[in-house]
Amino acid sequence: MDIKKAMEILRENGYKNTSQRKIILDVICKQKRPYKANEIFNMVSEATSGINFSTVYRNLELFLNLGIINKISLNESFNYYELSTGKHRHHIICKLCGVVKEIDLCPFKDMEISELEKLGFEPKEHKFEIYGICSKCKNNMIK
Amino acid sequence: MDIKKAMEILRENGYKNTSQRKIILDVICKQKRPYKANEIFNMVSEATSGINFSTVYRNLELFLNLGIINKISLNESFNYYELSTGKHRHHIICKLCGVVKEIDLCPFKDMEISELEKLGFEPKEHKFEIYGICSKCKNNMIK
DNA sequence: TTTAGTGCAAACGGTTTGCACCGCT
DNA sequence: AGCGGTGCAAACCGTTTGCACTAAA
Repeated sequence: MDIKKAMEILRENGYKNTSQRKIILDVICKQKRPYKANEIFNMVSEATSGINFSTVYRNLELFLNLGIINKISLNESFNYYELSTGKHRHHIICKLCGVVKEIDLCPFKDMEISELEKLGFEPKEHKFEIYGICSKCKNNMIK
Repeated sequence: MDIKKAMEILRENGYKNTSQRKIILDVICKQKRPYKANEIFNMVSEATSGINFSTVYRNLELFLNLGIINKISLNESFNYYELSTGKHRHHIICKLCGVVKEIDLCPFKDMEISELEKLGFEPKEHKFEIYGICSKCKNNMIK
């Protein structure tokens, strides 16, 4: 997923190509880790002026529905957003500095699916997150 | 963990043994699945009158700090609470009716831990949740 | 020109907090 | 008696919404 593809999805679905959307998408496409809504708002505000928080939220919601981005809820009172990559992702979260990083690991196996289906439960999605101490914080603790 | 053990933990840590705490603990000890704060509040209110939401929240927070209960945050704007069992737990959540159920399955393996440690990340806890359709909702769909 | 999108301000909903009173210990 | 706990009401904070104006198609 890149900004061109995202704009195409918007157009195909009859949504307008506004300057605000372009800037929000630009910020999201450049991100190296999942961002909070207010981080996205701040970065968007650096690029333009007068954009409103509700515009950011409304568009995050729209991008979410169109599958352009994913929403991640962790053990916190706010959500994170990241560019959709097709395959599902999992994250590690530092308990000290709060940084969120994507990992390749997925522990969900066919065996477990059949285990659940025995219970009559049909799994659709899953979430896997690991909380711990990142290398940066570990180094700071030693110093 | 049962109500006696919980009261003991409170006493040992110098907290008072109030009637409100007894009722909240009683509700939590009887629960068959994780409850939302407002579910706990409603059940507590049935048992007594005049109890305040802030008392429930303050005590949930306290019980959490003392390890009596666990807090579970899912993809929703509120949290769930369940009695602490020593071993960590995972959950399945129905995407239709929202019911939360505990499962025994844990997909986190030693192999994965060492994988993470290579990155310099020290895992402490993890979260694993499966979203899908429960048997009850599946049956309702067929009818 | 039409209709979706935006900015603004106010509302929302779960949670937290300040304060005076209450009731364990 | 002293101080932790409670009820109350208001604040908090991330998010959502109603409305009139703006701008993309």
